[in-house]
Amino acid sequence: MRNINPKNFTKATRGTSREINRQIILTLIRTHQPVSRADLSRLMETNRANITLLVNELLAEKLVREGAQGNLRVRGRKPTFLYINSEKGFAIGLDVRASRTFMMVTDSIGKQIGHIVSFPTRFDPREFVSSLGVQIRKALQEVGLPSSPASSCDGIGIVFPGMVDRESGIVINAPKLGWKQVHLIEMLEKEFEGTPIHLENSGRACALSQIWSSRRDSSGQNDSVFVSVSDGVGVGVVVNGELIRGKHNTAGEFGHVPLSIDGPECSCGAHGCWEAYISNLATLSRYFGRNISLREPAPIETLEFTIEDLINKARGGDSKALTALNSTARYLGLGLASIINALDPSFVDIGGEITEAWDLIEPQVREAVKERTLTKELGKTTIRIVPAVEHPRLRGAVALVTAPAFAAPTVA
Amino acid sequence: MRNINPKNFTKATRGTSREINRQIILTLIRTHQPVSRADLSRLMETNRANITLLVNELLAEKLVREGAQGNLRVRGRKPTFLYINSEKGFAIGLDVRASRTFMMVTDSIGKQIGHIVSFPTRFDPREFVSSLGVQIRKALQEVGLPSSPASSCDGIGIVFPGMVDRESGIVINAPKLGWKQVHLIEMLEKEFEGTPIHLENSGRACALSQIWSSRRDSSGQNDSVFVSVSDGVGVGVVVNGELIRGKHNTAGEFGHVPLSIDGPECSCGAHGCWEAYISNLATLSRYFGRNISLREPAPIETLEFTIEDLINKARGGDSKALTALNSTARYLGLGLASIINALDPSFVDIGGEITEAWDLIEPQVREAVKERTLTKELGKTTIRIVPAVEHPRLRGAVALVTAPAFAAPTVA
DNA sequence: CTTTTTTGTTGGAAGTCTAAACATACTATC
DNA sequence: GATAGTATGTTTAGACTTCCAACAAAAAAG
Repeated sequence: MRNINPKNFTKATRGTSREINRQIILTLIRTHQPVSRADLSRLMETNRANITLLVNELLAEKLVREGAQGNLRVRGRKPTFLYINSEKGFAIGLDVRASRTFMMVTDSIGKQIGHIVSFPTRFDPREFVSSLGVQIRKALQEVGLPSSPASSCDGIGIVFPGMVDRESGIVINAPKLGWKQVHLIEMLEKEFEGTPIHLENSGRACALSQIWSSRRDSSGQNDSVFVSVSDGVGVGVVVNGELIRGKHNTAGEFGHVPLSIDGPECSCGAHGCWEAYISNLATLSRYFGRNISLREPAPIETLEFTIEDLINKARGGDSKALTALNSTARYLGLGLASIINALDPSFVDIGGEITEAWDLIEPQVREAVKERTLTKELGKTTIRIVPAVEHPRLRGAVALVTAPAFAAPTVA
Repeated sequence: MRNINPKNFTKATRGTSREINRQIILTLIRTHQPVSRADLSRLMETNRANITLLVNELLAEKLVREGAQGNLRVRGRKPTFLYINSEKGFAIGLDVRASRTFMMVTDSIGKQIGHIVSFPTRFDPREFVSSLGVQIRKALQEVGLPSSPASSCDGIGIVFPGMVDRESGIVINAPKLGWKQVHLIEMLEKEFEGTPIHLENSGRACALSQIWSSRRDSSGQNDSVFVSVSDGVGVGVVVNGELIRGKHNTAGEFGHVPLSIDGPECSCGAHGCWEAYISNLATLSRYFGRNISLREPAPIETLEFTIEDLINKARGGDSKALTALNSTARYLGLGLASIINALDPSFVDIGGEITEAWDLIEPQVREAVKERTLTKELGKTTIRIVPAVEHPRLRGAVALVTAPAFAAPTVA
């Protein structure tokens, strides 16, 4: 039951119906390909005639291509399979992290081309931009694409570790890189003239990657939350199949909802944020038996000893490591319970290095979730792990570029 | 950028455009009446011809009526004003509270008819239902409406103090009334045969009242939060002009997000929930210098001494009362900051008895919000008071009945 | 009274979806 | 191998929309 905003609505025109059905067909081809016109008519419960017309338009625009004929073991004419014409363009995804930057090249529906490469992250904005230029051109050459990205590149999507405003393209604050109010998109647009640049933070980007993933299993439900546990805690909230971004493009900062307002100091300056309990640094600090304070610069041992090392120690039988992980697990679950109580999502996805230890921590997480959720049903909310090998941040970066072509038209 | 759910979408048919424009016109008449066809064509940036056709349909359905002619001080033919035909039917809103139940009768766009009446709330479900029958018939008689509500009543909307599942019509848990798993709608449908009954909790209902309020000022922005502070704390979240309800129809329980996981015990059984810090009972307990524990039955003094009394004491110079209020104010602000960080809404509305003391507590609330929000912009998020005289709960109850006629059609 | 301006209506053009008939291509079977 | 049967994809006519321009109606200004 959505209210129509009387100050900002979209009226229906002659072409509105066509536009809607066109996007539905694109979506169905994307999620069901290979698929025939007849299949589409059944999925949409409409007649084949209309499908033919719309598909012909998509073929003419080269958004869709016809492939081999299907070979069904039934009588009748063989269907001609349709595919998204993903060779039409390509997209570049970048995952900027404090230590290294990861990069992926994909076709126009986000399917990976070549290997994921990484290179050191430059802390100076100017150097950062020029090194990106070098690396992108190198990667394109390797996969045999035109090295001038302006040509057929649909866009560059960048996931940035910190607070960003995607509309203005400004990095508001990225403590790990020491950036404040850097107009990143402006600089990048000069470097890659004509190529659209998109910016997003990690939690929201991860949520995007799940919305737009082509795996069928995840595309059935419309309300979900992605929690990315890493150096910081990023959260992306999906409502009605749409990522919520908020008035200032900063929605999703559940990482700074407190567990205890008098708790340990957080990098944001406040006390007792969820992030201060479950970020990788918090877990490490717990292991080293020091006071957890994310405000101070990271002590030397946490630079050499990573969360992965800690997980390995725990697996090796180090009880101190296991205790540190278990504490994190409990706090993770308590925070998840808050999110579940607040939003009642269909499922929660969790990403980040901590997922490598999921087999060790799952019971504690679930117990804590059950403990603080208000109803039994809420306590049973599906919690899924998104392992690092799926590269949710990179896929989210790519989705910033590839998704708009498939998005529902705004109407009413 | 909304994803189309490939398992659950709505294709566009021949009539889709018409349906969309029809709802837009209804919305515009509702928010701008009196309004002429020519006005509508300008607001929608379309030609008058189309408006005429659609309006004629609405006139034939008696959803809209023509009124007096406008008398503009300009040349040209005078416009015929259009109005929502609000005399077509009527709606009944009920606000059930632990002590008394409040009732309002409205026309079909939610404009109040007659006075708001109240009567004692029966704790036994059967008595509750039959007393509702008596009271509703009495109220209808008084305002001169047909006393058999099945006739032209569009529906009955009920706001219930507790956890409800509006889809199944079950009161899951209402500690204040001692109800658990009561199938309220089933019982009421027997009493009021043929009349649609709607159930909702208080926080979400208040949010509805703001979405569907006909006041123009609030209808400009699409993302907001309503926080209702009373015996409990209810929250309704609006995203894209739509109340989010969640998978199990329980979304919005920010009241049980903790401020400190080791804090005072809450009525939900957990510790340190926001509700345990800011509910009326929490404020009263603080005043009486007792440990705040909402788990135990309310002590005698809080039954005789209400939050309104406390506010009056504070106004009268009682420093203990003022201190109690100030503590509540600070915790209120800290919790609001969490919501603002998490959702970045355009504005936050606050309702409940505590709003009577807004002039006393506003500075502390705003300071606490600024203290824990992540950016300056978030700290400046508009916070508005919805005074008790606006009866947000009752208006929300009514909106459950009246809003669907104006809602945007679901498409794609 | 005539001109100007605004409102509301009408008829047809253009663009949708829809339903039915039709052509095409393949399998199964005699 | 011919024929019947079946599924796919296309064409054509119909119904329903928005869109555009012209037109009638009504009121104020000159």
